[in-house]
Amino acid sequence: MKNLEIAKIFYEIADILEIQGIDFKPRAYRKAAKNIESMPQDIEELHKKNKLEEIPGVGEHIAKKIEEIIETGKLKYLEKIRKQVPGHLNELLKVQSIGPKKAKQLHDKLGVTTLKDLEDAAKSGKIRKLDGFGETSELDILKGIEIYKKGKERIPLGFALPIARELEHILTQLKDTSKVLVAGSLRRRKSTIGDLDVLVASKQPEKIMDFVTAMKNVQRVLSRGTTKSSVILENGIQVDLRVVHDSDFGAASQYFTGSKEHGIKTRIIANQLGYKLSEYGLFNKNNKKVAGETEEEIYKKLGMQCPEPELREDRGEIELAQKNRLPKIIPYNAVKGDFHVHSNYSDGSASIEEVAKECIRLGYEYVCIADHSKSTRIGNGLTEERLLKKCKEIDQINKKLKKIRILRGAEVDILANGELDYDNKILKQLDIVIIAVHSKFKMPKEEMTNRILKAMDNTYVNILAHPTGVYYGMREAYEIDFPRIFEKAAEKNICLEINCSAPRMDLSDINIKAAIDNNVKLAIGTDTHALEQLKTMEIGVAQARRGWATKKDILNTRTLKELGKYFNKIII
DNA sequence: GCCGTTTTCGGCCCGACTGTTTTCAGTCG
Repeated sequence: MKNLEIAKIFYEIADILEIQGIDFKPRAYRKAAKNIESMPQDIEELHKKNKLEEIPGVGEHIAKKIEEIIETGKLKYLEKIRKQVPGHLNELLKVQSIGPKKAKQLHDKLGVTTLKDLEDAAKSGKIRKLDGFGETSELDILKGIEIYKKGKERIPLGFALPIARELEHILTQLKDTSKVLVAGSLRRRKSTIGDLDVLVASKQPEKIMDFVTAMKNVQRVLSRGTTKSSVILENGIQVDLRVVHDSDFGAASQYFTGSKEHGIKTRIIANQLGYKLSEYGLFNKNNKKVAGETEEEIYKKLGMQCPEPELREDRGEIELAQKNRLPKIIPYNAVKGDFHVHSNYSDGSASIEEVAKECIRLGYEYVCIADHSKSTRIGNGLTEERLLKKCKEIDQINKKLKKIRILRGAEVDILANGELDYDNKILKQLDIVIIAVHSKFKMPKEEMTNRILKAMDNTYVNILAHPTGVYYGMREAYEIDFPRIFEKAAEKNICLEINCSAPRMDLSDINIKAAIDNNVKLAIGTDTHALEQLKTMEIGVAQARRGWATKKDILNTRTLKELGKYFNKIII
């Protein structure tokens, strides 16, 4: 958590410096902040080991500042520059259409220092009289404030993907489009999506603009140009559309897939090699295009492998690609089964047999039915008696359905004291034991960690489900001491789950990578409660890929036989 | 403020759209 706090401080410094009109430093602070918030190591640990300057973007000066924050809890430099910029001027930057220059002008001319001031000034018509502003920009500011207040929330990938696919489908049907790609963070399969970056190849860009800005589910058109438009859909999702020529599609894909940091770094590499890289292609010194139709040819000219979109975050993939040493991340079709499915014994809607048949259709070798244990009353948790009855039913269906193996599982509550919700007599009759926290989420870090570690000491445990408890729109992640959890998981051969039900997405990509670095294996579970959710497995694989997982890191790629060997259980 | 197959000093990604202007600065992604 300290990482996030420190990143937040550097973001604020960047904002303030930007308002002051200082060049380049804001970028330096933002870069450092970005790397600090997305690195798996605990920044206090790095500080103890004197390794702060090993963080990319952190040099002598920023390292000193980190040290001061960790040791004193505050930063004198921030306090100093805060005094130079009045009120909450940096908050104004969060309002669409307001950047550092306008924020400063609004303050200098109208004395605006807070969001409230800004709203009052706009409403009283004072802003339109300023140089460079007009009536339209005043209205834009009011709209911007409204949007900011509503909170432009990022939505989980699991909710965004179907929407993106539908839009992709609609655009593909148009006679004037030759290629369609939803790029941006959705293509990188980031766990949450801010907006949809849609790329279209067409010879008739105007027609595409007409079509998209006039779609019936468009609530508002933010901008409309000849090749680029932005709209907000009725569901609140912003769509940024860009139209290019067929011959530029690869360059545009590379450009708009990002991430921003990955893009900037590739453009710098292009410059170093004497090229210029933009969404229109890779150009040499004479402005002659040398690549652009495909992403692969661009990366090749830059002397590197083409990284899978899920890796493009500037987390070391560029350097490895240059050395031809990118990891072979798990392919989407490598999954042989699902470890976390609920049946109508607890709070799922489908019967065990229905689940099994759907899994056969998906080509799985096995599926683990893991219903809740007795303490999860809200999830209709199973008493010992019902669990044993369920196991019998599974045995019978297994005899009937030859094409799949249903594994007898349970999602067993980790009680507040770290004990499990079933005793060992029951647990040893199961093929797979999944444990999870479903109550008392607000424990302090140390207590929660000890609670989970105690549960992991049980010899029958195989998987720790949704390790941080994060739940979109309901609950933040509880804090746990990951290094200790990793150590225990590796020691006891317990997998951490990548729970890919849309509102969970737990573990995060960063913790997946950290787990792998600590020799911990991972198991993807869809946490299915209704049949159609089985298909969200691809989102779990996507998350694994973002965490640089290879086939061997992910339990779901193993055959049934390998699985039995791995857990040292005879799977009958 | 960071960084180095162009540099320990002097660079620091690239282009579309908008509004307010009569040619462009500011913002955004």
